[in-house]
Amino acid sequence: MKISVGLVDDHQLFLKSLGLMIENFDECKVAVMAMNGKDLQERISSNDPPDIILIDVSMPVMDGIDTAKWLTQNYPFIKLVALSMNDSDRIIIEMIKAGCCAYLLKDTHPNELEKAIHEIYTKGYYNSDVININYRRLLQEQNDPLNITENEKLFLQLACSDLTYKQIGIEMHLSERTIDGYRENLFHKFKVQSRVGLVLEAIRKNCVKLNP
Amino acid sequence: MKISVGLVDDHQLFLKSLGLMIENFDECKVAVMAMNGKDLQERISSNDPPDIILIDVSMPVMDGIDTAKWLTQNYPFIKLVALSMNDSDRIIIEMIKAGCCAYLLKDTHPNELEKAIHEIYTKGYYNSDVININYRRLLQEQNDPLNITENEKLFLQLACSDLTYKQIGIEMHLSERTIDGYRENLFHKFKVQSRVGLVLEAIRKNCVKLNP
DNA sequence: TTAAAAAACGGGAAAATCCCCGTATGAGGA
DNA sequence: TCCTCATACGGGGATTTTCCCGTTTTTTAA
Repeated sequence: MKISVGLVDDHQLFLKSLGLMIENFDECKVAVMAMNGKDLQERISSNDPPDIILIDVSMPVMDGIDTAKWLTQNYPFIKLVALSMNDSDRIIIEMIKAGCCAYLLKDTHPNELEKAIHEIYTKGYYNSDVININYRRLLQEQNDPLNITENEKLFLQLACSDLTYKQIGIEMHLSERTIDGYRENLFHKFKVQSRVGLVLEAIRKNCVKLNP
Repeated sequence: MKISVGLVDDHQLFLKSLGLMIENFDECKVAVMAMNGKDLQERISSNDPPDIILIDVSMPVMDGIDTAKWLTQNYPFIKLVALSMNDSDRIIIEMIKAGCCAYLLKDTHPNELEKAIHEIYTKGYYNSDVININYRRLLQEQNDPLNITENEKLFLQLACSDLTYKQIGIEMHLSERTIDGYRENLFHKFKVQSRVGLVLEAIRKNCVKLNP
């Protein structure tokens, strides 16, 4: 009996060719391929779910974290593997928290992928060496969470623009003083001392989305 | 005689599996695979170069643009295809300028890739519909270059920080007034009206590098 | 229910930003 | 040679940001 593998990735070329590669692994067969979490929900069959699902982190419609969470909820026996290009960011931790038992980079060697799938299937876990480097920093960030309010988050998004604080206040239907409070709180949380510093830090930490 | 294809991509999983897929295309064979431009320079054989090379845009060591330029210089008969995930940015134009005759997204369908390779081999070009949408804007940006001074560039980099203009002036050994002039010029060039707007636009246009 | 915590709000002031006004200097072209 | 243009610089003032000092209202917890 082969290991049944599922794939979720928004890049068709990668999805299809990775599927082809995994089909070529002796022990594996591809059970389901999906473009994103939403797509997976429709394609996954409840009476014959795959053993392992590889999930890309960054996807439109329904991203890796939400997909992993949904799978842990609805298919707790499926082993989840996060697949990503950027080893940076505490997104790794988010994915682990969402139920992934491994985190692989897209530039790992095919052999390592095969080994990882095998180990996860037999032992239930796999640790890639590459990741461990940043582990301490990641856990540290995790222990010291930013803890940003919903309103602060909205303010942060609006602060990443040409708008003045007064305009942001009007936009959020709040007094300029309240906005002032948000600013001050975020300055402390991000350890910065100017709006520019705040914006830069928010971008680095992926707290805001830049519209092109 | 099969079409000989070369691949350049820093993500091993993608590189290897895409290679596998292209080998499966009836008309194609994979002649060379490389992790980046530097790697390609060493692997490419001058007596039997491939017909077509697919180049990923974002790579470490030697990126897609430099790789394409080098290939157009040294192997002008090889057809180049840019391969990328983000259709945004005028990087597309840069790649075309560097000698690419097509620009494909990583989420195109395998069939379209096969079709593209075939058309490029027979006709010498291929136009994906997806790209044409932004063409006008891209060309317009190209016609209206930003034309940023060396000093303005340095100022821009320093403006992306917690530093005040006064501190930036000291850092650059220039008067605060002069800095003021740089600011004003860049505000016009970037069509913004605040330092935050300037910083955001500079990040969008890849004029500055964010240190993590 | 009541005390404590937090969120929202306000006045005021120093600092920084933004945007005018101008002058001086040096390089390059008519 | 003189003129233009780009660059560096300065004064000054309106606006915004930043950071104090508070009070009132709402939420939370005991």
